[in-house]
Amino acid sequence: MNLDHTLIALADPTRRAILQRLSKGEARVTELAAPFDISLNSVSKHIRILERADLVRRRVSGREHFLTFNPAPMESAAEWMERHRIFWTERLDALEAALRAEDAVAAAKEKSTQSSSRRSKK
Amino acid sequence: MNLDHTLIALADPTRRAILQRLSKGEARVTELAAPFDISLNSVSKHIRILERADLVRRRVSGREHFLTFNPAPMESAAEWMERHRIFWTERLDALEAALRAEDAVAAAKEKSTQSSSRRSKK
DNA sequence: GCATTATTCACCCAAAAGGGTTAATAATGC
DNA sequence: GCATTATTAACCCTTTTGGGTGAATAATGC
Repeated sequence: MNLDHTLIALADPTRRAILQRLSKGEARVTELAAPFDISLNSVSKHIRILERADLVRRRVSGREHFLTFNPAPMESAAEWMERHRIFWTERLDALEAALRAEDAVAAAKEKSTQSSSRRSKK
Repeated sequence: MNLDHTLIALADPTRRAILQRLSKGEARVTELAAPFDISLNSVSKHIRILERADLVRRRVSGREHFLTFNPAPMESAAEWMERHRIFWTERLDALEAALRAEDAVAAAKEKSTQSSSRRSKK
């Protein structure tokens, strides 16, 4: 799985609409292009980007190319995103807590020494 | 929240590395650029794309610009992705089940009439 | 004031994305 | 065979992205 390819493929409304259509079942290129006001060629290019991300698979039968939706890369991407969101947020929270602890120490010192060294919010 | 902006911002290894760095605490542009072998200007542009997605916030203090990581858009994007993955996969599963049910009916008919109309796998 | 430092702004450039049109190919129906 | 249809391939064009350089701005330290 290539995260770059998956996210790039999903970061376009036309391509998301194509995936939505494919979630209702396989379709040919012509059928996918019908609801959009863009050329078949353009749709074909979008499909190639979706194929590069393995979000769409192609089954050729005679002159017809049937496209199907493959949810696996979305699962990987969603998992990556949630995992990193949690990890990064926790690191931020830990940092925040550490700073608050420092402040508490500083406040205690200030109380005992009457100095004014506490960090200001500015 | 703009899903396009969030996904585009996250679909680049340099920008993900910048976010990873920021999850360890706020940093200035120069500090963010240091580990990368690209110009300050280039880093500044990546930061703008991250800001457009609201994944990064800027706090200006004198001549220094401090950047901080904002996890909220990642949460929205992860939620969108997981929700749609589940919805789309369920639709595919329902379709699959419907086709299987059709097959079962066809098989039953075949058994009673000895015709050969069952869908073939090809 | 004046030099230094941090950052952006204004350009230039190459590659990719997203759109188009027009051929070429490949399978179907006769 | 021959016309039709589905799809891709081969181009062109414009915009965006991701990189660069060099000048301009803005704050700091003296």
